[in-house]
Amino acid sequence: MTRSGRGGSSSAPSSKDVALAAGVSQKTVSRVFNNEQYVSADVRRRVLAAAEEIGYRPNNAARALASGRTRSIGVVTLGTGLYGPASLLVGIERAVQNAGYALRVVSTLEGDPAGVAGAVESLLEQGVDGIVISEPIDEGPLALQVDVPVLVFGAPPSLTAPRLITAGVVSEELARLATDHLLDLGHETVHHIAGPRRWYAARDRTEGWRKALRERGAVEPPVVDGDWSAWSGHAAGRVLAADDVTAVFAANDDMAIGLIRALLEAGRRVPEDVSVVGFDDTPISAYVTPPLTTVRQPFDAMATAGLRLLVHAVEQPRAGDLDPEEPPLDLVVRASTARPAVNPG
Amino acid sequence: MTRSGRGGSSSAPSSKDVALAAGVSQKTVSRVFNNEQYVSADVRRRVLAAAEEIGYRPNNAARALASGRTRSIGVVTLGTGLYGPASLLVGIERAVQNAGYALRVVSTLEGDPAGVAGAVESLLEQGVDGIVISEPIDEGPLALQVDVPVLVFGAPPSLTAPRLITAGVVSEELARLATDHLLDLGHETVHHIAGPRRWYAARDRTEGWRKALRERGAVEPPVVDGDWSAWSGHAAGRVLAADDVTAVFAANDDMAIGLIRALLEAGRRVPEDVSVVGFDDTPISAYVTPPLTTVRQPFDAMATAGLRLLVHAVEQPRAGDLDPEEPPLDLVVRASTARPAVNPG
DNA sequence: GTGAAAGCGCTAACAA
DNA sequence: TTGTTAGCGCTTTCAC
Repeated sequence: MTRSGRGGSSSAPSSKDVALAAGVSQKTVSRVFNNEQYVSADVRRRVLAAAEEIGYRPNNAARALASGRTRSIGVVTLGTGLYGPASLLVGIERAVQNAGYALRVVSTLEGDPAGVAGAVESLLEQGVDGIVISEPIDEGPLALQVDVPVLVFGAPPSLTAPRLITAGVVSEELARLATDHLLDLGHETVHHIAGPRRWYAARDRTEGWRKALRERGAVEPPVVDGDWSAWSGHAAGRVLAADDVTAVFAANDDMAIGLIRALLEAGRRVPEDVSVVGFDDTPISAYVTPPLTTVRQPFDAMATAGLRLLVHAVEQPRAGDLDPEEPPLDLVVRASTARPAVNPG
Repeated sequence: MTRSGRGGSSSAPSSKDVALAAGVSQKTVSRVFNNEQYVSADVRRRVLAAAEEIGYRPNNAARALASGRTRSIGVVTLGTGLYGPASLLVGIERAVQNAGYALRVVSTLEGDPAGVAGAVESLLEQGVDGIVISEPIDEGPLALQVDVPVLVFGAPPSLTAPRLITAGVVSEELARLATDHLLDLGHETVHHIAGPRRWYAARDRTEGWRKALRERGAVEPPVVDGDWSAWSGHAAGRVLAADDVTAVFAANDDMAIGLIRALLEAGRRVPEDVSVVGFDDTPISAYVTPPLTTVRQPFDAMATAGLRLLVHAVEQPRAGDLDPEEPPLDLVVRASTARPAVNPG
């Protein structure tokens, strides 16, 4: 018995087996499974029937090796359940599948500087056609030497790559919206609880807040630092409650919720004494007490728009870039904001 | 110029190129990159240097094709940002990477019955070594014909596969803990807001609640249905507020938060008039008003334990199954539960 | 310790 | 419309 023979039941059926069963050449089987043209309806039917019969499943590794393409997209993501990153990842998953690609995920750990570079390296070994960097943190400049297109969200200042594509809202705009809302209500100024500065989304939000303040000539109070957690919002709230703040913009909803709790504990009412705006519009924001005014990031739209660009770059490498779409910006006004109490005096 | 020649800068360097540069055979390069033994330290060093020099990266597709293994794990997940599924996915990501495997993700859409089967099929085409089904919904029996090991969490009743591995907490236990806590406080009975019945975790929780009630001989009030959202908890709360309930166990924290809001709106105080227990211990649960008593699912421990089992099954197919570990169960008592008000009469 | 040869299952290029 | 041939970059087997 020769080694090449094959046939028994030991290993998975190959296109050769299908060819044999259908009485056609192996190449024809390949044609059918790639939906190429120039296959007669009859042959196609026979091949499909034979494949079904013997339980054939195309082997993607072989396909990738022969064609040099994998029809897969790799995503680098921060391994966290935080609402923002997690929601964006869900959107990316869907968008990738809708585009007909498989998804490979590598997650990084916060605080690992080599993380993103290493993750990209590992995706490259796996052989992806394109890379999505959904990594909200930048620790120093990172120059990627990659020959596949790379998509990033927001505006990471320190990332460079030969074929870099950018998509998504700059948080800055949303932060301005939030701040302007408070200013419009009549507050003299707005305090700010920021996210960690390593996160560029956090920096963008702070920047948006700052610009909104400056445009109105409002005084710019010192930034209070948070770490996205409700706990840190609560800590920030204890500090702010001692002050005579009337309006606070928190860089995410969780911190806003922690903040509100701290204000309550300090005897300050929301929104009567202090107005609070969050950021994200998490699913429970409408149901906390008081229901939270917040801004919404269009994660799904960002993912869809971004992937459209990326897939275009993958499939038409020489064509110019597509026009980026502007996702919609949304301020959701609920009960945590109100006009300031009339100043005595 | 022959076609085979290769060398220029057109395509990525292969192990052959490394071999050439290092003055060894291609097979030796392979040995070095697979950490095989019988390679002299000197040769190893030379190969590594040459690889570094020319920027060599092993090609996984070729590896997979030749070896039949991909060192990758596929996960089927529900495409949702819900805290439970999303947290479990994060845990799986980390556990898969720690085990030295790559991760391929296919997400399903809620309400798509062919979803899981199709997702598994697609993972099989991609050639994964093992599959994790982190899919909380079961729509009818599903018999998987798969020759790789399959890991599921919880106890999905309707899934069968030749090499099925189960891991993780049965929500039931946690639900009993929550219900018992309320009963222990002196409440005569406990109402229940359930998750969608398609989710087996929801059914498990309802079952745990029911058993706890029965064991104490408490009357079993009708279940109120929810859909995990704070909105549905709020709707349920409007119904329950009209009743004379004193204790409610909600199948997740979001619904508990919606419930509390509805109770507040109806003029019922929490916990003075009504005690509420949630499920999940989401990051904000400690900071809502009142801070929520809830039970915590050990997602990371579940993922780690499950993956240990799965990887074992992948790598030692003939060895017996490992003993499953029992993850710790946690009830977090905060301020949303208290003894019932003394009954007038 | 190291190398040569074959072949994994598919696609690409060309021929018929 | 279909088939033939080569070869993708690696691992496997066996020889040295």
